[in-house]
Amino acid sequence: MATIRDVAREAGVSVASASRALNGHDNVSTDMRTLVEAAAKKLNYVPHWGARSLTRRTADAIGVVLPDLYGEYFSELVRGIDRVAHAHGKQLLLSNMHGNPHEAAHAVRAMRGRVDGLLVMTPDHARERLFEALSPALPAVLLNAHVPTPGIASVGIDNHGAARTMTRHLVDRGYRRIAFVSGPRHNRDSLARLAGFRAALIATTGERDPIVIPGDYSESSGAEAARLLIAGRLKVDAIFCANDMMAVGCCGVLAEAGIAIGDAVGVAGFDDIPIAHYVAPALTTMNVSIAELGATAAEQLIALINGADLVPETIILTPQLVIRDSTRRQAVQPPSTDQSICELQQGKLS
Amino acid sequence: MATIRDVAREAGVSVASASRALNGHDNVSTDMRTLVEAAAKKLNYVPHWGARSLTRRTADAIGVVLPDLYGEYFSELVRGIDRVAHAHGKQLLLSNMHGNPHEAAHAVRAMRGRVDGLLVMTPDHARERLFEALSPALPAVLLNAHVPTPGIASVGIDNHGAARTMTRHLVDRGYRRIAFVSGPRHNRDSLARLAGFRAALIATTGERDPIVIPGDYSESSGAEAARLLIAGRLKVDAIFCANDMMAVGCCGVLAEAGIAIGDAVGVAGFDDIPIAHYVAPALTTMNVSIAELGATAAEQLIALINGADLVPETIILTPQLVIRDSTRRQAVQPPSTDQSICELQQGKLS
DNA sequence: GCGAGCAATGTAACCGGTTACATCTTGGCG
DNA sequence: CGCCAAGATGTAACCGGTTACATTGCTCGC
Repeated sequence: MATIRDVAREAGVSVASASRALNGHDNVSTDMRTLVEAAAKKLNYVPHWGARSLTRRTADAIGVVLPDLYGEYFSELVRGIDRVAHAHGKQLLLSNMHGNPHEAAHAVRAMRGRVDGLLVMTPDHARERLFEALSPALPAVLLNAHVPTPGIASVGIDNHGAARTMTRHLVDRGYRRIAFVSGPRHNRDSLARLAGFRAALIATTGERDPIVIPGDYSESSGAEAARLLIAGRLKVDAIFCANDMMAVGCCGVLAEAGIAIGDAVGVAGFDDIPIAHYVAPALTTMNVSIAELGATAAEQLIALINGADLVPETIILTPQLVIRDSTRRQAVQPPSTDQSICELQQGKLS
Repeated sequence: MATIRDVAREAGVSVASASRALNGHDNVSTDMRTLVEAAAKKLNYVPHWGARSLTRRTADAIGVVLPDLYGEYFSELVRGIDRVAHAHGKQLLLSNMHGNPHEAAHAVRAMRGRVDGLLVMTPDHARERLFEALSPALPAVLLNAHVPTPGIASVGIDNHGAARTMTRHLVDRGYRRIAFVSGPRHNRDSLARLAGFRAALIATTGERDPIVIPGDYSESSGAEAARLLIAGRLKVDAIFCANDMMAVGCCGVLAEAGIAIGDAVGVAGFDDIPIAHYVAPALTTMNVSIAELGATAAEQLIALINGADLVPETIILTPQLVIRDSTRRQAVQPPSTDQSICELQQGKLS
């Protein structure tokens, strides 16, 4: 590998001149610049990044530490982060902690000294270890941290407000007896969504004791919840699931039982995963712009890196209501040409 | 930030001893080790990675350059790569080229001098620029490179063989007049799949001039192809689409037209995207294990990094046939409890 | 008792860049 | 003509680690 000294020798100039020419300083003559650039090209010179970072005291990279995320969520998040990082000339150093929550602290340590800042998403129960590993000298932004931590910047989602929005939508559509299917018991997203649901019910219909069925975010737990509702002959005209996968499972059982989704029973989800488009009927849900979440966090991190004296902020994004057929109380509509297969079938069924 | 000299001073020893102690060399006394470790902990010392990489001549990272990938594909690929990289103590430096194919060369250049090796996936038309940027000194593995390039390792998929497998499956099921819906005109995956389809047809039914409808991998182009087949009253009893999205579009139009998918007309896709599970009827397709693709490429890259004299290989993975309801010529089955909503509805429809 | 041999530790050179400072050149102006 | 300012270029120190080699202090065997 050619070094800058090789380039300087090849061009017949000093290393300092070579360095200046290559870095576009302005006190270099035109001759010198062309000479050095030609030599660099000839030798296929690439600066050694380690050496540069040593003197420049910057890594030109940001570290991203994530739990085991699947599918759309991971890729959208990284896409959003990368867009911003790229715009600021930074590269992404990625670390997946592969299911082991204690890995987070290790990953953070491995990245220190190698990145200009950190973006960390971690399950709640791994927080303490993580905070030990985070150095106050290294800017960091937490993703989806539910408990705001003074002194640490974070970006999250307004679960409570979004659940209220959805609940109001259901009530507006005329659904009155709404059941909620929750996520894993200690999941903070789910808890906040449930709380928002309750608050909105009290504020609208006045209902203080709605039916809440425990789920675990899986498709099968959503199906189980629907079966429970049917078996118990509970009077319910809408089901609000804490995430989309459970809503999908729910719809499956309802359809099997011959219940008209949307008309007889409204079903709503949360997250707006891509499948929400494709199931029959298409699912009403809260759209969480994951790319925006990542981009916002990256923006804040870069601001923190550039102006070290900035006060770390907690930013909360608001999900958007996406109304689809699963909460539509209407007659059959004529199928239009660009609808997906499932939407068409729903028309036939109902 | 504390340096190793600070640690040495704190511990009252020389920098060399501190370095040796921290790196676990064996010619260090136990006292020395505990002393240095205590000092490092006290000062919250983290080695500066740039400095280390200067002397060690290793970056402990591999670069990943990808085109604009969405959803499952991206995350599975990265998951596979990361699993292997992590196991070998390497971190991932990610670069998305954001739709601009010429960015690839730039991304590669930005990573040189910063990583131990490169994993590159690039559209075919950006190949030349890429090869210019790739340095022979830096190990690299191409992902999904369709034209084997001597001297450059690559990992790809056997499109031709997989298309033959699928075609044979259709013929085995009794479908005889099979149409093919292709991807974008110059897409090499699609061309290889078409060639495999043709070859298998000749080998089985002897058909030498099957119907081929041009598509572009989009859902709507699949729908358009189906409309064309229906409008032209072409005698066809199966449609093999070059990817799953087109197959989904295709099914939508067929269902709308009241055609029993699976029975009257079989439909097959390629890729096994997650939605293939959820559409009605569930789609028969070729499963490409994307994580495995990434992991295999990473394995090869690391082998190349460790043993520099290794001969770069071209590895081809074989997709697996996944048989679902869209090619099932059977009577209605009783719905089972854990089937998805769409599968149930299909039962009702047919 | 003494030198060989070994283990532990220290000294300093080096990795490949950047940049403060010194030096040299040139041109303008009194 | 001489002096100074400004611009171009070279010299060398430095960033923070690693490690070859030198040095020190022991133990062991004859």
